[in-house]
Amino acid sequence: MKRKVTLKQIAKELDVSISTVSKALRNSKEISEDTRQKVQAFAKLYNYRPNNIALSLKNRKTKTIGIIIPEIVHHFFSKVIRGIELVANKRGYNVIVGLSNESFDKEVINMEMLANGSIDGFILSISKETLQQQDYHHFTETINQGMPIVMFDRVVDAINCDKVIVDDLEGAKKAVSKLISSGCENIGIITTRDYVSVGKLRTQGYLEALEEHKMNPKASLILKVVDQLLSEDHLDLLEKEVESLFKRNKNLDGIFAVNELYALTAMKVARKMHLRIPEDIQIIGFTDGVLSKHAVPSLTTVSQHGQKIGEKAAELLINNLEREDEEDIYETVIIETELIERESTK
Amino acid sequence: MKRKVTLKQIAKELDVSISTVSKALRNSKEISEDTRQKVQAFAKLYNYRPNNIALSLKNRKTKTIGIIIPEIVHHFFSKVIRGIELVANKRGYNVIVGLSNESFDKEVINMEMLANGSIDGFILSISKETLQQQDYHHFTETINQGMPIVMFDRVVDAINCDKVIVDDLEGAKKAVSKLISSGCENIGIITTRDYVSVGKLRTQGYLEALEEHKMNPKASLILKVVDQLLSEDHLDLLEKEVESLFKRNKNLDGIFAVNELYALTAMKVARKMHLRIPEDIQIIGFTDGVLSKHAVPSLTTVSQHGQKIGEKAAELLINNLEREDEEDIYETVIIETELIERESTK
DNA sequence: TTTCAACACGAAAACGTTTGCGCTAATGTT
DNA sequence: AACATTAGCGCAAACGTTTTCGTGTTGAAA
Repeated sequence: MKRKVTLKQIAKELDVSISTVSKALRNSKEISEDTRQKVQAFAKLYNYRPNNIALSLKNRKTKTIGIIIPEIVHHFFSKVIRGIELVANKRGYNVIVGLSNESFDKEVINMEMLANGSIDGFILSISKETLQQQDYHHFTETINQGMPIVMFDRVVDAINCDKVIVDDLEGAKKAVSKLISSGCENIGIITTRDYVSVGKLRTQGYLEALEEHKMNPKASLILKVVDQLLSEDHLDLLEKEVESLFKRNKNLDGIFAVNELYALTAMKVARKMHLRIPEDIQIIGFTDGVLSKHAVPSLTTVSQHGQKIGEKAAELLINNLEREDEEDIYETVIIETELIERESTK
Repeated sequence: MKRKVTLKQIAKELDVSISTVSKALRNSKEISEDTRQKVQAFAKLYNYRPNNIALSLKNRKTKTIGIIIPEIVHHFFSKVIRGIELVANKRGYNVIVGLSNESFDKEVINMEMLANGSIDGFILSISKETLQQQDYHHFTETINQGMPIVMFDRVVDAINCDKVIVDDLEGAKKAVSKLISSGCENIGIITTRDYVSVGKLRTQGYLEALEEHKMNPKASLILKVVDQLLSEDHLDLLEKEVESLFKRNKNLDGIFAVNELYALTAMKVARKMHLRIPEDIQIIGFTDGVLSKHAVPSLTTVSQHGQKIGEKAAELLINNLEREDEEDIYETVIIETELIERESTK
């Protein structure tokens, strides 16, 4: 087992100084052709690679990006990671991930672990608990210490930083408008509580779309699911809630669901009540997941382009990191949504 | 914007030496109660945190684990990551991920990037291309340099290291036996080419199960899908292949598919051919994905316990890293599969 | 022969830590 | 009063780099 070889060892072996070795390897013209060759040959033979940690310490940058997301077993977030990794790697960066698991404490701890020199900047999506508590001190402190942050998807106005968001409002409007133009007259929405910004915006989009088409919103058509239901374990409860939505609106002919799971549950309930999709009721979901694609019938959905979000976030962060002048002009990039029409709508 | 404070700055501010500050913060009894208090108060005020990079360099360990997987937008792999992250964090480690994207070159590059000091050890699943080419020099070199590797899921005997695998053979046997005991007499298998070790093992399990029940395997019942088809973009081709399997076996009454997508495609084709599930044909998949759970009818499947695999892999790696004696006794842990019975079987 | 530039290399500092050891001054022991 | 002990602190090395500056040697020009 031969340990990694260092400059010092090469120097000793060749009976020159460390600096000479370093310079030879970097093709400095201070070094004679002769020794340069010798050193490079030796280095190649022993497969010398500069130690990243030492470089990080010296350069005071790690060429590593920290990602904090609420959950990784999630199609959207993993697509974002893929996007980040793609451009990060292309530009010579690594990515290190931390999971907040939707918990405020884990978010804080993870950020503290990484902020102490391990990374150059953050890309993150805020946990639900943090959004609820509205405690953002860990973000401001990080930024104050000169470590840039790019937020995506779940962002918050209070923090001044780069952001990449989906046009949730517009996406929801697209979806609902599509339902309307396909003949729906009683469109229900299955959404989350309002503190989840994306849920709120999508609900707002739903309302605006109705308004634009001179349709009156009805409270009975709006289902705000209590939160724990998103966790996969309470599918039966979710189903109950959706079922009551159907039952109190006998003439329901369209559903806009703010995520995949809600949409699928709506499909299941519709089937249970012997409603045909899309003939009797049309359904549109939100997110570009694998469930929508393979559902039967396949689900019309608003795609968020998760990978593109990740790519853009990484670009913003790296550009910021590599910018010479320290001008802190923050940008908010909006990634357009796209309505992918499949079989669940006419 | 106040930069991160260092020992040196505290020392200068308090007019003591760096060592005194360091010792005071670590509660060394070399330091008087007086100065200790003073230093700690100051450090707290300025929110001092030791620089991870400097510590890594000094201690020659980074407390970071490198993960290399072929793909992250994949339920199984993201569950594994979650498992790794869980125990890694609990034991004070971070995880840094690299995606090989099923490419040999990217696997090598990613490993080289991380192996130069950035991490203490690897947890990885081998890319398809690497398995095809059977070029494992980057693994042996890494191990030779004293950096431990734990492989999971897609492993290879040629490399001597810790491994965590699913009992693919036994899992497949369980599935096929279930089909047989539920009355199936003509069971088809949809699998991959043999160089993917897991595909090979699952096929073998299928054959062994048949044999145990004195049933003769028939070549026409075995469909080895050409490789590109796994990529989501060639669903139609995949469908065609599966369709021809159905057509050349009119009496088909059971399907064992080695992954979720194949199983779902089988369901789709069955429906197209007006076969009822599970009355006319029963289907079992492999993997603990979200598709199986939410399919209609929901899919009986062999769960691999991805998260548990990740947890175990992380434990093995960290135990190895923190072991005093340098005994290299490698372990191969087998994670039992579990047959989750749902609606697609009787 | 003297002078000077070019050449080839080494010493040392710096990045931020931790820690063994040595030094000083004060205290305690005969 | 002489000596030993100890408390309290600083020096310096080490981790592996890069880079600035200094220095000795060589060869050529004067």
